[in-house]
Amino acid sequence: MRNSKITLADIAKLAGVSTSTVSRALTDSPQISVAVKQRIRDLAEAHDYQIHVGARNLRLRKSHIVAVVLPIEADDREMLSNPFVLEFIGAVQMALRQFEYNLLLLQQKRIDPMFWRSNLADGFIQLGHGVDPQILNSLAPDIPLVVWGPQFSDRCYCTVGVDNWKLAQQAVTHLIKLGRQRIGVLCGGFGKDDSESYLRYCGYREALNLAGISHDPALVAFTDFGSVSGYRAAEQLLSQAPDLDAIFAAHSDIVALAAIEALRQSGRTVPDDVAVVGFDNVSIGVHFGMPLTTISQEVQTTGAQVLVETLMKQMAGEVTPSVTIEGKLIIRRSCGAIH
Amino acid sequence: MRNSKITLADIAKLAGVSTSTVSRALTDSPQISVAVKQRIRDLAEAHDYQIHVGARNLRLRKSHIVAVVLPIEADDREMLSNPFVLEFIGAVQMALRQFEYNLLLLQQKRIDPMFWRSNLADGFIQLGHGVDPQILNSLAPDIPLVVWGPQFSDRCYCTVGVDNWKLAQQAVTHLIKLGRQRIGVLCGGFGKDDSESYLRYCGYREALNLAGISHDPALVAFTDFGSVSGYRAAEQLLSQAPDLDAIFAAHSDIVALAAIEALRQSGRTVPDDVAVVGFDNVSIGVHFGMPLTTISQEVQTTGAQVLVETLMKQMAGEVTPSVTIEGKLIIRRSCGAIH
DNA sequence: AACAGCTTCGCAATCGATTGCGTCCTAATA
DNA sequence: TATTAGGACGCAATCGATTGCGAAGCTGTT
Repeated sequence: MRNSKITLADIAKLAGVSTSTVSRALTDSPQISVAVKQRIRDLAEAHDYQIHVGARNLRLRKSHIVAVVLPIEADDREMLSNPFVLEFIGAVQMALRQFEYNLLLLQQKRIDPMFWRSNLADGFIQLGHGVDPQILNSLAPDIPLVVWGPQFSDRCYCTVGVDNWKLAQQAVTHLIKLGRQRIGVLCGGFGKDDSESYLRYCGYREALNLAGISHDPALVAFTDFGSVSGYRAAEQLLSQAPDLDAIFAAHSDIVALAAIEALRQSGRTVPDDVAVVGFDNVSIGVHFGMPLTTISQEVQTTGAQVLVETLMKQMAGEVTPSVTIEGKLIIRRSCGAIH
Repeated sequence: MRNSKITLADIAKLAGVSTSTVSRALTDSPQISVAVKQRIRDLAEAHDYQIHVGARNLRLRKSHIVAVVLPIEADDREMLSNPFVLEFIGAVQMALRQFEYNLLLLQQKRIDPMFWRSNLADGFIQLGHGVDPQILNSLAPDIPLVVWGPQFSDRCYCTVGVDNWKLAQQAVTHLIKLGRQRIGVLCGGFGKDDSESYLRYCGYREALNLAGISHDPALVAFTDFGSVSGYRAAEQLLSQAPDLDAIFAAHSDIVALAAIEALRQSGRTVPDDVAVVGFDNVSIGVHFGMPLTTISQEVQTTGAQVLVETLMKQMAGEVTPSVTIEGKLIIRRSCGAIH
């Protein structure tokens, strides 16, 4: 019976009351007597009545939907093969559920006016700063928006994310303490000196500086999130600096795993010859052959939770400051001590 | 100016016409003169007018949203660490875009009445048959619903998916043709003799039969989608049947990769000692160390497209038959010929 | 008995768009 | 000139819920 949509008015007719009364009864308004309230509820139950969310949304002027935007970068088709993204989406979804919000997945270059001006979504979460952060700058005053990523001084929108610089520094410092001296780094492209990748690179450089180790450009290679590119970058690193004794895959765990692959192909062992550290702590890295030392952004725990709570505050009208999530270094076998 | 929501009525006032006219002008109705039409459009453009999707949805009685349901199984937290799932979502999203539909991501045990009776979504796509297929059976007559997965005779809902049996048989036959005789198989749990996993197992058995190879229970082990479980299952397989010369990771590419890991740890080489075949053709499997021979469900190409087209037909009122997608065996290095 | 004060519920406007039908105006035809 | 056909647009109902305000009905007090 696809056509048998029961409305609130139908229930009202059945109960012999007005729609106002039914509406109030179902929302547990105090101005309805318990008797009537119960009768209406039973009736609604008996007829499998479900409220029409669209109609209520229109009246209440909100949709109870949060859009998660995955910005599609120019030539980047790997966004969707990044396990971190999936785990991120899952974590956000879980967090949203607590507030009875649903998740609309948007995969586009930038936030479409269509979406934010037609209250199809009450708020927006963007994963990363996207191709054109200036758009976010202009949108931020108008719509509830939180970006997952680092904060930059020239951005007026709210961000939630870890301190990439500090965590990277921490990871590299750990490698140095283990006795590693020739530490390679695999970065993503530096957008405009302000990408997450650049921050991590800075952390890498600082750790070296503090330890008095001089910087060698041969120890740097670039890659994107994926394993293909990661593997190639690792090979490049090995040819540029065959004597390296550690690799910090600053861009992702996938890159770290690809690097481990490349190291093995080259006849090196991990962690004895070369220690490897990744970034993101994706679940696939935990048990995939070599348990991976990595940096957790704590998305599953505090990250998504804070992200969503911040967005909720914005939707309630608050102006929210950016938040820095406490990430942490997780030490596993891929970076054992030198024997 | 968060409060400056411009409505159709505002545009009407500005243009000195009725809301009907504005509405018709913006939808390019033939009953409005070109002059007025153009004037209204310019006005709308100038004032950054965006239609209120919620209001239109209410009036037109549809939401232009399709819900994708990822059923959460009892103790399965690995759904979200399965790259296949992410790629599936991405592909569906792309296909939906062509029809100007958006994707609402639902992660729950089963389809909540709340969602399908309140036309928050016009249609549903479920990934797999879920924990309780009977619920789908009862829902199917009432709501547009397509399930990604194999079809079973006792299900009255519409499915789109590959012929798991045939493809598995094809893969194993290929291994046999390469000279492999002791072929292990890694399956998922058999739900009620009707899971995808069981079908693939049947294909495996049939291929052996046709080749006159007798079945050895020691060559079977069970696992879930993830790498942890996959690794363990592969180890188990190796201890049960140390002489195996091939592994068909029927459950997922991730399991296949984990198996390769396990094989290496045990000192075997791939593909020389043991050939490996996976399932799903996820992008991570293509270049991850050992290029993986695998079975593609063609989700990125025809799969999601047919899935969405089928759902669209249902939403248009058609009764759609289930569709079998042509999958294919993709041969890469992990299953080279014996030397 | 009359009036005040509650509790309980209905009326009708409202959210923002769509659309069947009616109306007005212009131009063509008899 | 009277009539009519048809093009262009407005009126008002409608989608399904929410809610301020007003109107009952009831109890209790003097």
